[in-house]
Amino acid sequence: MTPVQIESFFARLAAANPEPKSELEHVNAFTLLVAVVLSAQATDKGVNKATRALFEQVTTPQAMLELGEDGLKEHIKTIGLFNSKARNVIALSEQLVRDHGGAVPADRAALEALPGVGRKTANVVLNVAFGQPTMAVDTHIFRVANRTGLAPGKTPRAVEDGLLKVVPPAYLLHAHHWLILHGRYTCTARKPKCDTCPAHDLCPRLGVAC
DNA sequence: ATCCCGAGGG
DNA sequence: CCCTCTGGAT
Repeated sequence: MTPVQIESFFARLAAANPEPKSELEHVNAFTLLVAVVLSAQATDKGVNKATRALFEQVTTPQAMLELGEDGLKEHIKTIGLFNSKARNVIALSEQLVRDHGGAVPADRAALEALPGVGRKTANVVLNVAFGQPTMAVDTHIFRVANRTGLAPGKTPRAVEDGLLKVVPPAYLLHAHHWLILHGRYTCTARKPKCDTCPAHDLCPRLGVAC
């Protein structure tokens, strides 16, 4: 896409969703961090169903440690990969209490040092909880960036770097959510809904698969 | 490259 | 049945 087309692409996604926000339910930075860790290879819907009751009781790392690993597993056993996620959330809570006074650090290195937290999760927390213009590349954004030609790349990191270069600065803070919503509801993995896509005419797949 | 690993949709 | 879902650690 040319710079003009990219500007147009984001303008349309923005018009379709003026106030985009995370669809992962959370009440503070800690619950956001937990929700994002739980969301790996899982749907936000499934995560929200499990965290609704969990976050009624637990909103701090200290409370998470009181609940304990077995108690946590009871809440999240309907989510895929729940054994390793439970272990990581407990270990991560211990580390927050020990090294950060129970607070979630607004720092990439400190976030990525937490068990179960990689670059993508750190980028979500930095963006949503701390308002930083990061680009968390998940399965949706990876697919949309490649399919549309917005920022082609073979790895999530390559796509992240490409997006940071081509996304107009004014759209950067919310670009993560616009792209993810577009991927989740319109530019879907299996059967993309090209007939209702607001950016249909900008897509290289026009005339090929749609 | 491989493991972890349940729910929902088509 | 098969594929997908806001990945990370080894």
